[in-house]
Amino acid sequence: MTTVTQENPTAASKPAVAERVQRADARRNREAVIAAAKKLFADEGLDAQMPDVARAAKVGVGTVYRHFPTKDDLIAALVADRFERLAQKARDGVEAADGWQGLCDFIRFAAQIQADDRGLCEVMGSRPDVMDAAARAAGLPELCHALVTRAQRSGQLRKDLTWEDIPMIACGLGRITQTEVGPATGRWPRLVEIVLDGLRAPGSAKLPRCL
Amino acid sequence: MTTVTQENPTAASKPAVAERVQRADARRNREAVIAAAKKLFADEGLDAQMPDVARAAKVGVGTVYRHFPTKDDLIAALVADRFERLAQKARDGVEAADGWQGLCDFIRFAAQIQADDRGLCEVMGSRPDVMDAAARAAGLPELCHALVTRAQRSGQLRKDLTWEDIPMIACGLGRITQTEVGPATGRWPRLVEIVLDGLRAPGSAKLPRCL
DNA sequence: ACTATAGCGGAATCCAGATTCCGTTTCCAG
DNA sequence: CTGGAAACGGAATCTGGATTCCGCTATAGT
Repeated sequence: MTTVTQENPTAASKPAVAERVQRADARRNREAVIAAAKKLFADEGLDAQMPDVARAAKVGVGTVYRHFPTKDDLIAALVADRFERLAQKARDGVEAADGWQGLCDFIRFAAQIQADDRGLCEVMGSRPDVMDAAARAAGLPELCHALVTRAQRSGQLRKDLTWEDIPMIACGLGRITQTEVGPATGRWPRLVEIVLDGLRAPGSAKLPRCL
Repeated sequence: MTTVTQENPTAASKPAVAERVQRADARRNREAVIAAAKKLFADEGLDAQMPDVARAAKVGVGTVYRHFPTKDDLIAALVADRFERLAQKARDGVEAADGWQGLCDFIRFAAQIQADDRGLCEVMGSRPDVMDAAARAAGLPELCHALVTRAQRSGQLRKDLTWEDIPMIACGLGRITQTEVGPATGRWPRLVEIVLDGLRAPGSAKLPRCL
Protein backbone atom coordinates (compact mmCIF):
# COMPACT_ATOMS: atom_id res chain seq x y z
CA MET A 1 0.00 0.00 0.00
CA THR A 2 1.78 3.05 -1.16
CA THR A 3 1.50 5.15 1.92
CA VAL A 4 -1.11 7.77 2.13
CA THR A 5 0.02 10.89 3.84
CA GLN A 6 1.86 10.47 7.04
CA GLU A 7 1.18 9.34 10.58
CA ASN A 8 0.04 11.05 13.65
CA PRO A 9 -1.97 13.73 11.93
CA THR A 10 -2.65 16.01 14.82
CA ALA A 11 -0.65 13.71 16.98
CA ALA A 12 -2.37 12.25 19.96
CA SER A 13 -5.65 13.93 19.14
CA LYS A 14 -7.08 13.01 22.42
CA PRO A 15 -8.93 9.77 22.95
CA ALA A 16 -6.15 7.35 22.28
CA VAL A 17 -6.04 5.18 19.19
CA ALA A 18 -7.47 7.84 16.91
CA GLU A 19 -4.65 7.24 14.48
CA ARG A 20 -4.64 8.54 10.92
CA VAL A 21 -8.26 9.62 10.66
CA GLN A 22 -8.39 10.97 7.17
CA ARG A 23 -10.69 13.81 6.48
CA ALA A 24 -13.89 12.63 4.84
CA ASP A 25 -13.46 14.52 1.58
CA ALA A 26 -9.89 13.32 1.30
CA ARG A 27 -10.92 9.72 1.38
CA ARG A 28 -13.67 10.42 -1.10
CA ASN A 29 -11.29 12.12 -3.53
CA ARG A 30 -8.77 9.32 -3.26
CA GLU A 31 -11.43 6.86 -4.30
CA ALA A 32 -12.48 9.08 -7.17
CA VAL A 33 -8.90 9.27 -8.40
CA ILE A 34 -8.43 5.54 -8.23
CA ALA A 35 -11.66 4.91 -10.05
CA ALA A 36 -10.87 7.41 -12.76
CA ALA A 37 -7.32 6.16 -13.16
CA LYS A 38 -8.47 2.58 -13.34
CA LYS A 39 -10.72 3.40 -16.24
CA LEU A 40 -8.34 5.72 -18.04
CA PHE A 41 -5.33 3.45 -17.86
CA ALA A 42 -7.43 0.49 -18.85
CA ASP A 43 -8.67 2.34 -21.90
CA GLU A 44 -5.65 4.31 -23.01
CA GLY A 45 -2.72 2.42 -21.62
CA LEU A 46 0.19 3.67 -19.57
CA ASP A 47 0.50 6.98 -21.29
CA ALA A 48 -2.83 8.27 -20.23
CA GLN A 49 -1.93 11.66 -18.75
CA MET A 50 -2.08 12.74 -15.16
CA PRO A 51 -4.03 15.92 -15.93
CA ASP A 52 -6.63 13.75 -17.63
CA VAL A 53 -6.87 11.48 -14.63
CA ALA A 54 -7.45 14.55 -12.50
CA ARG A 55 -10.11 15.87 -14.84
CA ALA A 56 -11.86 12.53 -15.00
CA ALA A 57 -11.88 12.38 -11.22
CA LYS A 58 -13.29 15.92 -11.04
CA VAL A 59 -10.28 16.96 -9.04
CA GLY A 60 -7.22 19.19 -9.44
CA VAL A 61 -3.84 17.76 -10.45
CA GLY A 62 -2.49 18.73 -7.09
CA THR A 63 -4.95 16.46 -5.40
CA VAL A 64 -3.94 13.52 -7.49
CA TYR A 65 -0.34 14.15 -6.52
CA ARG A 66 -1.07 14.46 -2.83
CA HIS A 67 -2.51 10.98 -2.89
CA PHE A 68 0.02 9.49 -5.28
CA PRO A 69 3.37 11.30 -5.29
CA THR A 70 4.19 9.93 -8.69
CA LYS A 71 2.54 8.58 -11.76
CA ASP A 72 4.36 5.36 -11.07
CA ASP A 73 2.92 5.18 -7.59
CA LEU A 74 -0.54 5.50 -9.01
CA ILE A 75 0.14 2.79 -11.53
CA ALA A 76 1.60 0.53 -8.90
CA ALA A 77 -1.55 0.88 -6.82
CA LEU A 78 -3.68 -0.08 -9.78
CA VAL A 79 -1.49 -3.02 -10.67
CA ALA A 80 -1.57 -4.32 -7.13
CA ASP A 81 -5.32 -4.37 -7.33
CA ARG A 82 -5.38 -6.38 -10.55
CA PHE A 83 -2.89 -8.87 -9.25
CA GLU A 84 -5.00 -9.34 -6.19
CA ARG A 85 -7.88 -10.32 -8.42
CA LEU A 86 -5.60 -12.63 -10.33
CA ALA A 87 -4.39 -14.28 -7.14
CA GLN A 88 -7.95 -14.82 -6.05
CA LYS A 89 -8.68 -16.63 -9.27
CA ALA A 90 -5.60 -18.74 -8.74
CA ARG A 91 -6.83 -19.72 -5.29
CA ASP A 92 -10.14 -20.74 -6.77
CA GLY A 93 -8.27 -22.83 -9.29
CA VAL A 94 -6.25 -24.59 -6.65
CA GLU A 95 -9.43 -25.58 -4.91
CA ALA A 96 -11.26 -26.64 -8.04
CA ALA A 97 -12.39 -30.23 -8.19
CA ASP A 98 -10.53 -30.83 -11.42
CA GLY A 99 -6.91 -29.70 -11.28
CA TRP A 100 -6.59 -29.41 -15.04
CA GLN A 101 -9.71 -27.30 -15.33
CA GLY A 102 -8.47 -25.12 -12.52
CA LEU A 103 -5.29 -24.39 -14.42
CA CYS A 104 -7.06 -23.79 -17.71
CA ASP A 105 -9.49 -21.38 -16.16
CA PHE A 106 -6.70 -19.49 -14.51
CA ILE A 107 -4.85 -19.07 -17.76
CA ARG A 108 -7.97 -18.01 -19.59
CA PHE A 109 -8.67 -15.54 -16.85
CA ALA A 110 -5.18 -14.10 -17.01
CA ALA A 111 -5.61 -13.50 -20.72
CA GLN A 112 -9.03 -11.98 -20.29
CA ILE A 113 -8.00 -9.64 -17.52
CA GLN A 114 -5.31 -8.26 -19.79
CA ALA A 115 -7.66 -8.02 -22.72
CA ASP A 116 -9.79 -5.79 -20.55
CA ASP A 117 -7.00 -3.57 -19.33
CA ARG A 118 -4.51 -2.11 -21.72
CA GLY A 119 -2.60 -0.51 -18.90
CA LEU A 120 -2.10 -3.77 -17.06
CA CYS A 121 -1.04 -5.33 -20.29
CA GLU A 122 1.60 -2.69 -20.87
CA VAL A 123 2.97 -3.03 -17.39
CA MET A 124 3.30 -6.75 -17.94
CA GLY A 125 5.13 -6.09 -21.14
CA SER A 126 7.45 -3.30 -20.18
CA ARG A 127 7.86 -3.02 -16.44
CA PRO A 128 9.20 -6.35 -15.29
CA ASP A 129 10.17 -4.84 -11.96
CA VAL A 130 6.72 -3.50 -11.11
CA MET A 131 5.03 -6.62 -12.27
CA ASP A 132 7.42 -8.93 -10.53
CA ALA A 133 6.98 -7.10 -7.26
CA ALA A 134 3.22 -7.15 -7.52
CA ALA A 135 3.15 -10.83 -8.40
CA ARG A 136 5.36 -11.75 -5.51
CA ALA A 137 3.31 -9.62 -3.16
CA ALA A 138 0.14 -11.37 -4.25
CA GLY A 139 1.72 -14.74 -3.61
CA LEU A 140 1.42 -15.82 -7.21
CA PRO A 141 4.59 -17.89 -7.36
CA GLU A 142 3.29 -20.31 -4.76
CA LEU A 143 -0.14 -20.35 -6.30
CA CYS A 144 1.22 -21.16 -9.73
CA HIS A 145 3.27 -23.92 -8.24
CA ALA A 146 0.20 -25.42 -6.64
CA LEU A 147 -1.83 -25.13 -9.82
CA VAL A 148 0.79 -26.92 -11.85
CA THR A 149 1.32 -29.64 -9.31
CA ARG A 150 -2.35 -30.43 -9.03
CA ALA A 151 -2.92 -30.40 -12.74
CA GLN A 152 -0.06 -32.78 -13.28
CA ARG A 153 -1.28 -35.07 -10.53
CA SER A 154 -4.60 -35.28 -12.34
CA GLY A 155 -2.62 -36.62 -15.27
CA GLN A 156 -3.81 -34.10 -17.81
CA LEU A 157 -0.93 -31.65 -17.77
CA ARG A 158 2.33 -32.55 -19.46
CA LYS A 159 4.96 -33.51 -16.92
CA ASP A 160 7.74 -31.34 -18.25
CA LEU A 161 5.97 -28.12 -17.40
CA THR A 162 7.13 -26.17 -14.36
CA TRP A 163 5.42 -23.38 -12.48
CA GLU A 164 7.81 -20.79 -13.90
CA ASP A 165 6.21 -21.45 -17.25
CA ILE A 166 2.90 -20.08 -16.05
CA PRO A 167 3.82 -16.43 -15.61
CA MET A 168 5.64 -16.68 -18.92
CA ILE A 169 2.56 -18.01 -20.65
CA ALA A 170 0.38 -15.40 -19.04
CA CYS A 171 2.67 -12.65 -20.32
CA GLY A 172 2.80 -14.03 -23.80
CA LEU A 173 -0.95 -14.30 -24.01
CA GLY A 174 -1.39 -10.81 -22.70
CA ARG A 175 0.32 -9.32 -25.68
CA ILE A 176 -2.01 -10.59 -28.36
CA THR A 177 -5.09 -9.52 -26.51
CA GLN A 178 -3.97 -6.01 -27.42
CA THR A 179 -2.68 -6.70 -30.88
CA GLU A 180 -4.85 -4.98 -33.40
CA VAL A 181 -2.90 -5.91 -36.48
CA GLY A 182 -5.29 -6.34 -39.34
CA PRO A 183 -5.70 -10.09 -39.66
CA ALA A 184 -4.85 -10.87 -36.06
CA THR A 185 -7.49 -8.64 -34.56
CA GLY A 186 -9.88 -10.20 -32.10
CA ARG A 187 -8.71 -13.75 -32.45
CA TRP A 188 -6.67 -14.02 -29.29
CA PRO A 189 -9.01 -16.53 -27.68
CA ARG A 190 -7.84 -18.92 -30.35
CA LEU A 191 -4.24 -18.66 -29.28
CA VAL A 192 -5.26 -19.29 -25.72
CA GLU A 193 -6.86 -22.58 -26.71
CA ILE A 194 -3.93 -23.53 -28.89
CA VAL A 195 -1.61 -23.04 -25.96
CA LEU A 196 -3.85 -25.01 -23.64
CA ASP A 197 -3.84 -27.81 -26.19
CA GLY A 198 -0.08 -27.65 -26.20
CA LEU A 199 -0.08 -28.03 -22.45
CA ARG A 200 -2.02 -31.27 -22.49
CA ALA A 201 -0.17 -34.40 -21.59
CA PRO A 202 1.92 -35.96 -22.88
CA GLY A 203 3.29 -33.28 -25.17
CA SER A 204 4.72 -34.54 -28.37
CA ALA A 205 7.68 -32.20 -28.36
CA LYS A 206 10.27 -32.21 -25.64
CA LEU A 207 10.41 -28.75 -24.10
CA PRO A 208 13.88 -27.27 -24.29
CA ARG A 209 15.76 -27.40 -21.02
CA CYS A 210 16.08 -24.13 -19.28
CA LEU A 211 18.49 -22.14 -17.16
CA MET B 1 4.95 7.69 -47.87
CA THR B 2 7.38 7.18 -45.25
CA THR B 3 9.49 6.40 -48.24
CA VAL B 4 13.16 6.78 -47.99
CA THR B 5 15.00 8.69 -50.66
CA GLN B 6 15.19 6.01 -53.26
CA GLU B 7 14.40 6.29 -56.95
CA ASN B 8 16.85 5.61 -59.59
CA PRO B 9 19.74 4.48 -57.41
CA THR B 10 22.56 4.12 -59.85
CA ALA B 11 20.24 4.32 -62.78
CA ALA B 12 21.32 6.44 -65.69
CA SER B 13 24.59 7.37 -64.10
CA LYS B 14 26.03 9.70 -66.61
CA PRO B 15 24.21 10.89 -69.71
CA ALA B 16 21.16 13.08 -69.71
CA VAL B 17 18.82 11.67 -67.09
CA ALA B 18 21.46 11.91 -64.41
CA GLU B 19 18.73 12.65 -61.89
CA ARG B 20 19.49 12.77 -58.20
CA VAL B 21 22.83 11.03 -58.15
CA GLN B 22 23.63 11.15 -54.50
CA ARG B 23 26.98 12.49 -53.47
CA ALA B 24 29.37 9.78 -52.39
CA ASP B 25 29.68 10.92 -48.78
CA ALA B 26 25.92 11.21 -48.54
CA ARG B 27 25.43 7.61 -49.47
CA ARG B 28 28.13 6.57 -47.04
CA ASN B 29 26.58 8.49 -44.18
CA ARG B 30 23.18 7.09 -44.88
CA GLU B 31 24.55 3.60 -44.52
CA ALA B 32 26.31 4.54 -41.31
CA VAL B 33 23.08 5.90 -39.87
CA ILE B 34 21.14 2.82 -40.80
CA ALA B 35 23.74 0.55 -39.30
CA ALA B 36 23.96 2.52 -36.09
CA ALA B 37 20.20 2.76 -35.79
CA LYS B 38 19.79 -0.92 -36.42
CA LYS B 39 22.05 -1.74 -33.51
CA LEU B 40 20.75 0.92 -31.16
CA PHE B 41 17.09 0.16 -31.65
CA ALA B 42 17.76 -3.53 -31.41
CA ASP B 43 19.51 -3.04 -28.09
CA GLU B 44 17.51 -0.29 -26.45
CA GLY B 45 14.13 -0.49 -28.07
CA LEU B 46 12.07 2.23 -29.67
CA ASP B 47 13.07 4.93 -27.28
CA ALA B 48 16.67 4.98 -28.22
CA GLN B 49 17.29 8.66 -28.91
CA MET B 50 18.02 10.32 -32.21
CA PRO B 51 21.06 12.20 -30.88
CA ASP B 52 22.47 8.86 -29.81
CA VAL B 53 21.90 7.38 -33.21
CA ALA B 54 23.76 10.32 -34.68
CA ARG B 55 26.65 9.92 -32.28
CA ALA B 56 26.86 6.20 -32.91
CA ALA B 57 26.97 6.86 -36.62
CA LYS B 58 29.69 9.49 -36.15
CA VAL B 59 27.43 12.05 -37.72
CA GLY B 60 25.53 15.19 -36.70
CA VAL B 61 21.85 15.10 -35.83
CA GLY B 62 21.13 17.21 -38.84
CA THR B 63 22.50 14.54 -41.10
CA VAL B 64 20.30 11.90 -39.60
CA TYR B 65 17.32 14.13 -40.21
CA ARG B 66 18.24 14.89 -43.79
CA HIS B 67 18.13 11.19 -44.55
CA PHE B 68 15.14 10.37 -42.40
CA PRO B 69 12.81 13.34 -41.85
CA THR B 70 11.38 11.73 -38.77
CA LYS B 71 12.24 9.21 -36.14
CA ASP B 72 9.29 7.23 -37.38
CA ASP B 73 10.65 7.22 -40.89
CA LEU B 74 13.90 5.80 -39.63
CA ILE B 75 12.08 3.13 -37.70
CA ALA B 76 9.93 2.26 -40.67
CA ALA B 77 13.02 1.74 -42.79
CA LEU B 78 14.48 -0.61 -40.20
CA VAL B 79 11.26 -2.53 -39.83
CA ALA B 80 10.93 -2.97 -43.57
CA ASP B 81 14.33 -4.58 -43.56
CA ARG B 82 13.43 -7.07 -40.85
CA PHE B 83 10.20 -8.01 -42.51
CA GLU B 84 12.09 -8.64 -45.69
CA ARG B 85 14.22 -11.15 -43.85
CA LEU B 86 11.12 -12.69 -42.37
CA ALA B 87 9.45 -12.99 -45.75
CA GLN B 88 12.54 -14.70 -47.10
CA LYS B 89 12.32 -17.29 -44.36
CA ALA B 90 8.67 -17.79 -45.17
CA ARG B 91 9.53 -18.45 -48.80
CA ASP B 92 12.07 -21.00 -47.71
CA GLY B 93 9.41 -22.62 -45.61
CA VAL B 94 6.96 -22.82 -48.45
CA GLU B 95 9.54 -24.62 -50.50
CA ALA B 96 10.63 -26.97 -47.74
CA ALA B 97 10.20 -30.67 -48.39
CA ASP B 98 8.10 -31.11 -45.29
CA GLY B 99 5.27 -28.61 -45.03
CA TRP B 100 4.92 -29.01 -41.29
CA GLN B 101 8.60 -28.44 -40.69
CA GLY B 102 8.52 -25.43 -42.93
CA LEU B 103 5.82 -23.88 -40.79
CA CYS B 104 7.53 -24.76 -37.52
CA ASP B 105 10.79 -23.28 -38.64
CA PHE B 106 9.12 -20.11 -39.75
CA ILE B 107 7.44 -19.68 -36.41
CA ARG B 108 10.65 -20.39 -34.53
CA PHE B 109 12.42 -17.90 -36.72
CA ALA B 110 9.82 -15.23 -36.12
CA ALA B 111 10.29 -15.65 -32.39
CA GLN B 112 14.06 -15.59 -32.65
CA ILE B 113 14.20 -12.52 -34.83
CA GLN B 114 12.21 -10.67 -32.21
CA ALA B 115 14.31 -12.02 -29.40
CA ASP B 116 17.28 -10.45 -31.13
CA ASP B 117 15.68 -7.09 -31.75
CA ARG B 118 13.92 -5.26 -29.02
CA GLY B 119 12.93 -2.47 -31.34
CA LEU B 120 11.22 -4.77 -33.79
CA CYS B 121 9.50 -6.41 -30.91
CA GLU B 122 8.13 -3.11 -29.66
CA VAL B 123 6.89 -2.13 -33.06
CA MET B 124 5.05 -5.43 -33.27
CA GLY B 125 3.52 -4.76 -29.92
CA SER B 126 2.58 -1.14 -30.17
CA ARG B 127 2.48 0.03 -33.74
CA PRO B 128 -0.07 -2.12 -35.51
CA ASP B 129 -0.18 0.31 -38.38
CA VAL B 130 3.55 0.30 -39.11
CA MET B 131 3.78 -3.41 -38.70
CA ASP B 132 0.75 -4.12 -40.78
CA ALA B 133 2.02 -2.00 -43.62
CA ALA B 134 5.43 -3.65 -43.54
CA ALA B 135 3.94 -7.12 -43.45
CA ARG B 136 1.69 -6.42 -46.36
CA ALA B 137 4.53 -4.87 -48.31
CA ALA B 138 6.64 -7.96 -47.76
CA GLY B 139 3.87 -10.16 -49.02
CA LEU B 140 3.53 -12.00 -45.75
CA PRO B 141 -0.21 -12.57 -45.88
CA GLU B 142 0.10 -14.73 -48.99
CA LEU B 143 3.15 -16.49 -47.65
CA CYS B 144 1.42 -17.35 -44.39
CA HIS B 145 -1.50 -18.66 -46.34
CA ALA B 146 0.76 -20.91 -48.35
CA LEU B 147 2.57 -22.15 -45.27
CA VAL B 148 -0.63 -23.10 -43.54
CA THR B 149 -2.13 -24.78 -46.56
CA ARG B 150 0.93 -26.93 -47.19
CA ALA B 151 1.28 -27.91 -43.55
CA GLN B 152 -2.34 -28.95 -43.41
CA ARG B 153 -2.04 -30.91 -46.61
CA SER B 154 0.82 -32.85 -45.02
CA GLY B 155 -1.67 -33.82 -42.37
CA GLN B 156 0.34 -32.61 -39.42
CA LEU B 157 -1.27 -29.25 -38.83
CA ARG B 158 -4.69 -29.05 -37.21
CA LYS B 159 -7.37 -28.31 -39.76
CA ASP B 160 -9.07 -25.53 -37.88
CA LEU B 161 -6.10 -23.21 -38.15
CA THR B 162 -6.22 -20.38 -40.65
CA TRP B 163 -3.44 -18.21 -41.98
CA GLU B 164 -4.61 -15.23 -39.96
CA ASP B 165 -3.57 -17.15 -36.89
CA ILE B 166 0.05 -17.04 -37.93
CA PRO B 167 0.73 -13.32 -37.55
CA MET B 168 -1.16 -13.50 -34.29
CA ILE B 169 1.01 -16.31 -33.02
CA ALA B 170 4.14 -14.54 -34.13
CA CYS B 171 3.11 -11.44 -32.22
CA GLY B 172 2.27 -13.34 -29.11
CA LEU B 173 5.56 -15.14 -29.12
CA GLY B 174 7.46 -11.95 -29.70
CA ARG B 175 6.37 -10.57 -26.41
CA ILE B 176 7.86 -13.21 -24.16
CA THR B 177 11.19 -13.12 -25.87
CA GLN B 178 11.55 -9.74 -24.19
CA THR B 179 9.94 -10.54 -20.90
CA GLU B 180 12.51 -10.42 -18.17
CA VAL B 181 10.23 -11.10 -15.27
CA GLY B 182 12.10 -13.05 -12.66
CA PRO B 183 10.88 -16.62 -13.12
CA ALA B 184 9.97 -16.23 -16.79
CA THR B 185 13.37 -15.01 -17.92
CA GLY B 186 15.01 -16.83 -20.75
CA ARG B 187 12.49 -19.59 -21.13
CA TRP B 188 10.65 -18.34 -24.15
CA PRO B 189 11.84 -21.19 -26.36
CA ARG B 190 9.68 -23.39 -24.20
CA LEU B 191 6.54 -21.47 -25.02
CA VAL B 192 7.37 -21.70 -28.69
CA GLU B 193 7.43 -25.47 -28.47
CA ILE B 194 4.28 -25.58 -26.42
CA VAL B 195 2.49 -23.58 -29.06
CA LEU B 196 3.83 -25.77 -31.84
CA ASP B 197 2.56 -28.78 -29.93
CA GLY B 198 -0.79 -27.09 -29.72
CA LEU B 199 -0.79 -26.66 -33.46
CA ARG B 200 -0.35 -30.34 -34.17
CA ALA B 201 -3.30 -32.17 -35.62
CA PRO B 202 -5.88 -32.95 -34.59
CA GLY B 203 -6.12 -30.50 -31.76
CA SER B 204 -8.10 -31.69 -28.81
CA ALA B 205 -9.82 -28.38 -28.21
CA LYS B 206 -12.07 -26.75 -30.72
CA LEU B 207 -10.71 -23.34 -31.52
CA PRO B 208 -13.25 -20.64 -30.86
CA ARG B 209 -14.87 -19.32 -34.01
CA CYS B 210 -13.76 -15.93 -35.03
CA LEU B 211 -15.19 -12.86 -36.67
C1' DA C 1 -20.36 29.86 15.26
C1' DC C 2 -15.10 29.97 15.14
C1' DT C 3 -10.45 28.93 13.89
C1' DA C 4 -6.53 26.16 13.06
C1' DT C 5 -5.49 23.03 9.39
C1' DA C 6 -5.82 19.28 6.27
C1' DG C 7 -6.76 19.37 1.64
C1' DC C 8 -7.79 21.53 -2.67
C1' DG C 9 -7.12 23.65 -7.54
C1' DG C 10 -4.62 24.63 -11.29
C1' DA C 11 -1.37 27.98 -13.23
C1' DA C 12 3.59 27.95 -13.56
C1' DT C 13 7.80 25.37 -13.76
C1' DC C 14 10.93 21.75 -15.29
C1' DC C 15 12.64 18.40 -18.29
C1' DA C 16 13.66 15.29 -21.71
C1' DG C 17 13.68 14.57 -26.46
C1' DA C 18 12.57 15.48 -31.19
C1' DT C 19 13.20 18.64 -34.80
C1' DT C 20 14.81 22.99 -36.97
C1' DC C 21 18.18 26.39 -38.65
C1' DC C 22 21.96 28.25 -40.61
C1' DG C 23 26.90 29.15 -41.04
C1' DT C 24 30.63 25.98 -42.61
C1' DT C 25 32.70 22.23 -45.16
C1' DT C 26 33.09 18.87 -48.91
C1' DC C 27 32.23 17.15 -53.41
C1' DC C 28 32.59 17.44 -58.27
C1' DA C 29 31.41 19.33 -63.00
C1' DG C 30 33.53 22.56 -65.93
C1' DC D 1 41.82 24.74 -59.93
C1' DT D 2 37.26 26.94 -58.98
C1' DG D 3 32.54 28.13 -57.97
C1' DG D 4 28.33 26.74 -56.44
C1' DA D 5 25.33 23.32 -54.95
C1' DA D 6 24.87 19.36 -51.84
C1' DA D 7 25.80 17.83 -47.25
C1' DC D 8 27.31 18.59 -42.79
C1' DG D 9 27.31 19.57 -37.62
C1' DG D 10 25.37 20.77 -33.61
C1' DA D 11 23.64 24.63 -30.89
C1' DA D 12 19.12 26.53 -30.25
C1' DT D 13 14.23 25.90 -30.35
C1' DC D 14 9.82 23.64 -29.59
C1' DT D 15 6.79 20.54 -27.45
C1' DG D 16 4.32 17.48 -24.62
C1' DG D 17 3.92 15.93 -20.08
C1' DA D 18 5.06 15.24 -15.29
C1' DT D 19 5.55 17.56 -11.05
C1' DT D 20 5.73 21.69 -7.90
C1' DC D 21 3.96 25.66 -5.45
C1' DC D 22 1.17 28.43 -2.92
C1' DG D 23 -2.93 31.20 -1.99
C1' DC D 24 -7.59 29.66 -1.12
C1' DT D 25 -11.51 26.59 0.84
C1' DA D 26 -13.86 23.12 3.46
C1' DT D 27 -13.58 20.10 7.66
C1' DA D 28 -13.85 19.13 12.29
C1' DG D 29 -12.80 19.76 17.11
C1' DT D 30 -14.21 23.29 20.79
